[in-house]
Amino acid sequence: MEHRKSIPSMVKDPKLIEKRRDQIIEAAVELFISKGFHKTTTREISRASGFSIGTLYEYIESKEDVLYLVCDAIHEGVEKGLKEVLVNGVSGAVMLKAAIKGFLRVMDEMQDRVLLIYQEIKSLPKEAMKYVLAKEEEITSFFEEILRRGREDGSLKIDEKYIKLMAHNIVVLGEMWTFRRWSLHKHYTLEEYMEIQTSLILRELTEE
Amino acid sequence: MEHRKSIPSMVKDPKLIEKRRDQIIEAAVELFISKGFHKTTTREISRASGFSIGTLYEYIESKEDVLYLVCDAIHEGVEKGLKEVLVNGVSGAVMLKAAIKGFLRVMDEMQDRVLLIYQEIKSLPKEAMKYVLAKEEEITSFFEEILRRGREDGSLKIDEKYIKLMAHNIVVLGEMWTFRRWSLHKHYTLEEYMEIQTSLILRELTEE
Amino acid sequence: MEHRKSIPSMVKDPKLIEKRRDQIIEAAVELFISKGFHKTTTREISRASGFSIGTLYEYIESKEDVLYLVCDAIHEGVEKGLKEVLVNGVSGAVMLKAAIKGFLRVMDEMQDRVLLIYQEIKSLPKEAMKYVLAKEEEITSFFEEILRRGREDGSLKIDEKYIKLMAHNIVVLGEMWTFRRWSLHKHYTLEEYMEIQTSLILRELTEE
Amino acid sequence: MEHRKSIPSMVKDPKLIEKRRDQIIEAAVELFISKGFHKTTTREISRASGFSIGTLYEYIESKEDVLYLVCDAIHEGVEKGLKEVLVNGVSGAVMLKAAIKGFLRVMDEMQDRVLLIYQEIKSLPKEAMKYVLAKEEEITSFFEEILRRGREDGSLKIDEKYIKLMAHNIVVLGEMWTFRRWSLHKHYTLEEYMEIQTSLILRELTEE
DNA sequence: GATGAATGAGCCTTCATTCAT
DNA sequence: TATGAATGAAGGCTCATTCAT
Repeated sequence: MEHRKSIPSMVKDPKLIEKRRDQIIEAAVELFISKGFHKTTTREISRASGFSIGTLYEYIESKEDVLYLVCDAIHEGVEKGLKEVLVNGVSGAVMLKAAIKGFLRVMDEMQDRVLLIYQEIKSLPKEAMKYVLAKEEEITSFFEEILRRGREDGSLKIDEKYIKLMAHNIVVLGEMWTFRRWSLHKHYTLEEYMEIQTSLILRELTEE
Repeated sequence: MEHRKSIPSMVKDPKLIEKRRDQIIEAAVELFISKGFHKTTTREISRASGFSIGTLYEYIESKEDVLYLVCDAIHEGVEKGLKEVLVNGVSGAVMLKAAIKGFLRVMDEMQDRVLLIYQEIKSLPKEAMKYVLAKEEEITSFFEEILRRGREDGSLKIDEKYIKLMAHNIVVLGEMWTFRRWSLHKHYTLEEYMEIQTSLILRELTEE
Repeated sequence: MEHRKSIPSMVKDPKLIEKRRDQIIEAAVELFISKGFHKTTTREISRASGFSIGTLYEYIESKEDVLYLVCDAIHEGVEKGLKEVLVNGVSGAVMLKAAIKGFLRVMDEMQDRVLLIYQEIKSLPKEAMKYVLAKEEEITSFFEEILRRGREDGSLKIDEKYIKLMAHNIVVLGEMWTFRRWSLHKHYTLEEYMEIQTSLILRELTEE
Repeated sequence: MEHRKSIPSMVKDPKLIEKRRDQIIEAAVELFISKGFHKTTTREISRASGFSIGTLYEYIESKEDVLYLVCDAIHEGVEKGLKEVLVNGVSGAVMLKAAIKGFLRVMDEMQDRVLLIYQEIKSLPKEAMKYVLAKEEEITSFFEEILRRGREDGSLKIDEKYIKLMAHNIVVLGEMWTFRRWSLHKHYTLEEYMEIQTSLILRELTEE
């Protein structure tokens, strides 16, 4: 697991750094969602953050750092949401079902943010992108582990070789609720969507 | 079905317009793939197209038009590829299997281009984006029709209500081969990927 | 009196040249009035003239030539209007009164065009501007001559030294009906304006 | 009376804004006078102002703003000049005479600038043009008031209805010293011009 | 630590003019 | 004669970043 890339700051006090960066993230998320990364200016970010452009640059080194901060925070949110839905002391199959439903709920709640990552990730500098993709991989491996556990306790039938792929499938089927919303939301409610996608996955893994 | 948005040109001869726009598309696709839309300049596009910046603007009205042209051409390519794999005179189930495999092959061949659409579609002006999403929907309905046919000939079991969703699933499972390639290609060959994804879909739809 | 500057043309037939240039003038006057010289493009001029940009350049050498053509044509119109109001066989004073009224009527009829000259004359190349100013001077000397005649027949009292200045005054007082119309037309009718300005001049020149 | 249109600036300090805009005006006036508004580039303006193009745009929003700034400053100059020549405690007739002479002197001193307004005013955006014309009207009403005062104290004979027109006449007769200088300056000295124009107006208003 | 004025490379786009057909 | 595709210099403007206060 890759560790978070640390962005240098001119400021010493770590508490202050965190506080200011939270302000930056909060402001930038909104801006990026509504106008996109490229059409948002650093001036706008600093203004929305509540301080001057000069101060902004005390806490980041480039505009792309803001994007990285934002992507990282969003992933953090997703992971937090995921961990909350984790039930223990049950079979892998039951755990998986809960995890998928929870994941879909998180995707729904964070649609704008998840979409943001999908759309702007490519604007990150190579190095930062790797960190963000690593985070994505982490989310995937969250499901990998559940799958593996189910395989071990016999509640799920899946070849070891395809565990990773199935985990990717689960994640993508969840994320598509955001990046295909222009069509999906017109035809299905979240409940319907959860129902059918969950059973699709589960049946594949438990049938007969 | 939405019709292609027509981009005004200063030039009268339609043959010439098509020829020049083909040059533009060819040049721009490469550039957008390697540097992204925002970091590609119009000057670069014109140079790579083989003519002057002035000439470029005889055939488009704005840089965004080039992006639209490119997205449209890529979708065209996908649709062409899809149509080629269509086998007739067989059951819906058989047809579906062939279509999925063909689609995945197309995704693999056109990965860079498909990825490009995923990443830059949001940079299109609202109107153009609608056209491009309509094209995406068309591709989805290509699978919808096969599913419906299978349902009618009894070879596929699926509720009418979920045909559209399943079609989306198929398309997304195909496209993820491009936008998750940073992980998938490390762990699976195209053959493996095709095999497992196809059977995942098919089993869901045929098991009794 | 300076002679009209002749603009070279690629075309031989003088009749054709005149015909085409008339088309150009007619089209350009409208465009210049509504958008101004700088904001009008040569393409627009050629289109409004009814032929291609290539053809336009067969009859002129530069965009500024069009402006010259237009200014010249407008002055021609003013002079023609002036000559029509000239009554003979009367005293200078009577003639002057008629000329002023006629001039004001012409200014009113041609306001847009006269204003155009005022606003765009400075965009002419030095040489062309001299010709146009010479035309303006010609119009002035039209009044000079009437004044001189009145002085000679005793119907007007004016020092020879100030004949030219008075002629300028008359012309400017007429032209201001166009370039100050944003205020004058709100407060006065043409009739009122004619009445008061004519009597202002006349009283100055006839009172004993 | 319309109030000055305020141009937004990225800079906060009002003192600095004023200082920089004064630099801009000073530089632009010279450039506009010698090359005209359209042929002057923003780069030239910034260079002549003593700072970079980026800085220029910290103080204006568009090139047209510079023109507005310039026109406004010129009018300011004219008004200042006018107010200086105002003598009090005398009859309207005496006051008028002094005002006309003063106005003509100002016109002579500021010929290039006054001419500039005449030639470039039409390049202003609609809104800005209204402000500038309002300033012109203000100058006119300066004379209106003197005329009205003269009428009231019995020193000038003029119908209320024609006060505005006469004021316009005075202003135009003054401004023509600039826009007809190509002829007037060849034939008359400023003294002669002042003498004859003043007496022309005065005689009309005081005779018999 | 915070501020915000200054910078200037660089971008998209326009348009007068040319010239091969 | 007429056409119109091609050209490319030039222009207005933006915006990430720096640095003196």
